[in-house]
Amino acid sequence: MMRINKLTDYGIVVMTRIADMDQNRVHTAREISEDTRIPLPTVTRLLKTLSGNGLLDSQRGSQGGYSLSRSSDDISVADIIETFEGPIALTECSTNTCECSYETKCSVEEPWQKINDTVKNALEGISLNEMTGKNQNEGLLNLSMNYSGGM
Amino acid sequence: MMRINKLTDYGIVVMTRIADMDQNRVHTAREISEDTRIPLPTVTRLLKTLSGNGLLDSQRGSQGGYSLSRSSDDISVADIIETFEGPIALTECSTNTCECSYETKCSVEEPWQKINDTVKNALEGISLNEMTGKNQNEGLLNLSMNYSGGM
DNA sequence: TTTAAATAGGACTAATTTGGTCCAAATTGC
DNA sequence: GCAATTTGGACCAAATTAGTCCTATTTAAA
Repeated sequence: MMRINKLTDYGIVVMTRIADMDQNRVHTAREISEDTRIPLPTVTRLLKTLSGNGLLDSQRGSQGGYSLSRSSDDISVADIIETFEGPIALTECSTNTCECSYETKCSVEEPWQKINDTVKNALEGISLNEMTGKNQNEGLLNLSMNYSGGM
Repeated sequence: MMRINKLTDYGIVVMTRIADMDQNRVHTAREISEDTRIPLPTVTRLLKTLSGNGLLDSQRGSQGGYSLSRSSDDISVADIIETFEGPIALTECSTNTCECSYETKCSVEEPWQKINDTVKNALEGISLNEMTGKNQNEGLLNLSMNYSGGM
């Protein structure tokens, strides 16, 4: 049903959780697992992916753990989604390298590009900070501005 | 990569194709298959789904076939997507009946609602007519208005 | 009234993707 | 050195998706 993947969903939960935590120390996979109730092996994998893609900083060894690589204001929902799913593209035609197998497909390519940009802009307009419980019902107000600006 | 399903993609191709054709007669599955180069069995299934959901009218028997149930201006990309994938919802939390299995998930529910509405509005703002080759580069200009209005 | 051309409905299988787990290696602080 | 971590990658099971096929029904026309 045109869903983002479950792991991506979890990834957003995990990132949101970390953003909600004390920024002055790192957080272990175990801690985050217990906190979110997502099984440890899965959390480990999520964190690995997130740090591998630069959204989290990692510190190895004893007393190690993860922390946000930058302010939660500077991390967007789009960043997280792209970390897990690659470039935001609703159809194959939306990507640069379009290899349409069927004749007529490409006639719809250009409209799709626009649709896609719109979705992408929407997701880029939401910061991780706005996802946290800290500022319910206020952070999202600037969304509508992003739309028109984005096109 | 946050894709819509391949069949949905085909569905849009097929609908676009029909919209591009002569509206004064019906079109058979075979005709559309040859036209789009999508295999006949697959096209048949697409057409059945589309007519079952009211986007196409069907006429049985000899000389039968399919035609748009209403003007291509009154059919949106969202209509087609929902035909194949159900309600547009990026995460489970975006639907009415949210049964979050993990504790923190629901803290992100409200932002997701907004994100989802945005995507949905974007897709509802594109008519099938705008996807056809008839009016390249003009039909999509009113998109930005739909966004702000939709929120 | 028979036949051919269509759609309708559903079952079925194969292919692909996704979710989830696990293990061994490397790193770090105590 | 030891214990607590992350890193990297392999692996399998489950779920979803794509695609095909068969049979029944409807209709127009010969």
